Amino acid sequence: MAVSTGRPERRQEPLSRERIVTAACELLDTVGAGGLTFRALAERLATGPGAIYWHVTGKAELLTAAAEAVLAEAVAAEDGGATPQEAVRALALGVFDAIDAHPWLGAQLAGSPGESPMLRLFERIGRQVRALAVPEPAQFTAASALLNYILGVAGQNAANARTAAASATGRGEFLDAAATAWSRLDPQEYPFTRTMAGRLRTHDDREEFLAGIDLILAGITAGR
Amino acid sequence: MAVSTGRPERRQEPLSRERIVTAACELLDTVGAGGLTFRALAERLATGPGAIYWHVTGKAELLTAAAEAVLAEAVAAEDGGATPQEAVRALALGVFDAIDAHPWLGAQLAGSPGESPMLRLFERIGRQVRALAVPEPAQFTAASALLNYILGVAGQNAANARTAAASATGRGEFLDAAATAWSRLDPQEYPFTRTMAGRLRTHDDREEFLAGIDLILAGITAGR
DNA sequence: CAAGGCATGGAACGGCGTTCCAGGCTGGAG
DNA sequence: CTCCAGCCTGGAACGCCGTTCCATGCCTTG
Repeated sequence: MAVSTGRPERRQEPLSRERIVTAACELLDTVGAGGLTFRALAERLATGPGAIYWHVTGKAELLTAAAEAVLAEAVAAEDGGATPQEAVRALALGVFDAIDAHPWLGAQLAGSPGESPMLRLFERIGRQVRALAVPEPAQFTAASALLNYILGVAGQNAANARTAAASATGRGEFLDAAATAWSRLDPQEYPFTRTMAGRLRTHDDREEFLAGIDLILAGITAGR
Repeated sequence: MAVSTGRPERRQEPLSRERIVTAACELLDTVGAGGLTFRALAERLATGPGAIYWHVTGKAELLTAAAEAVLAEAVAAEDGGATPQEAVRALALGVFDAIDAHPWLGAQLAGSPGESPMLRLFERIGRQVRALAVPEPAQFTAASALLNYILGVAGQNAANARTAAASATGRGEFLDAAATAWSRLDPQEYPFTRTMAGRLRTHDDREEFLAGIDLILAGITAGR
């Protein structure tokens, strides 16, 4: 450290759980999911690892708290006077965009128990399902299906982002390489996948995600 | 537990990629996802970590290979003369049961890129989507939606299994505790989730999963 | 002003994935 | 037969991780 010539620097703002979680989010956004380290976090906060443990029980809680902070923001928007379908789409898009902006969130949500961060999401989805006049016994199924679909896309997006980042190429080149691989598959063994190569290359993740939501919504309201 | 550390059986049999992957699967099934260690694997194979690296590039490849081995078996069954709907249900159930038998598989699939193990699954699903007479532009969307839903459930199941195992309680007690927590939520903030507590306690994971598949299938065929 | 506890941060521990390298083993050439 | 060059082995070592421990400050309270 710097030689202390004179009065010690003005003490920084004291450590707090909130400051730690904020720094963790910044680190996650900057360096990626694997870059969140107690040592790196301590350095960024100009402290040691031990001090962090005074405010946070461990890495799992840190990740959960970071996910909750980001997800809460994404789900905060009120569902105006729109139709339930539109409200679900808006909700899902909010989550999608949050994951797009913070790729680590996808992996965190896909692999976290149904505890803290996702309860709110489930609740918000469930209210719209109820507003769709789904009979009571099917509400749980419908809300769960929507949530599970969203989490599945979350995990895949996170995995893709990780792969693209690891190969140091942009998303475009990564998709292009995958599509080329698909188009060269054995026509006998992969007749369907092969013909989807073009669509894989040109598709829009966001639109495909929304189309899937619409598919499930259509299934929910189909029987009536 | 029984002390089963490295029996010095036929030492003649040479190390091979297949033997390593098999041992990795056994270790994953026995000790869980976090228990797969190059040191533990080396001990089980009566060798050192360095020898393993001669046949396998790293842990990621090991996990992918293990997942592929288990998933290939689950997806191997031929789809007989059933309807496309029934074929998709059978396919999905095969994956579900494989994850149920090998909980580590859920986390692995949910977080792996669309590469090796899941291409076959996508292909099989896609063929049935095509058999449903879905117009070409929508086939990619429909197959992706089904796959993403399956992967979402996979991730959640894996996370739940991990939580239940960590708390050293059975699935029943774990569910019961969660349901009780749901029933005690603030009625103002969680009106929907609260009323679903009973269903959470009594529901059948397998049936809920299938019901979600049926929802998506209904959405796929709804417009006609 | 003295005292005590909240908060701090550096050092250390055990374990991980991975790398390195000194050796056995084997099969073909001389 | 000998010899040697490669494949394969496996133990030791490296660097990093999450986590724990603890001596030490600071700041409030009496």
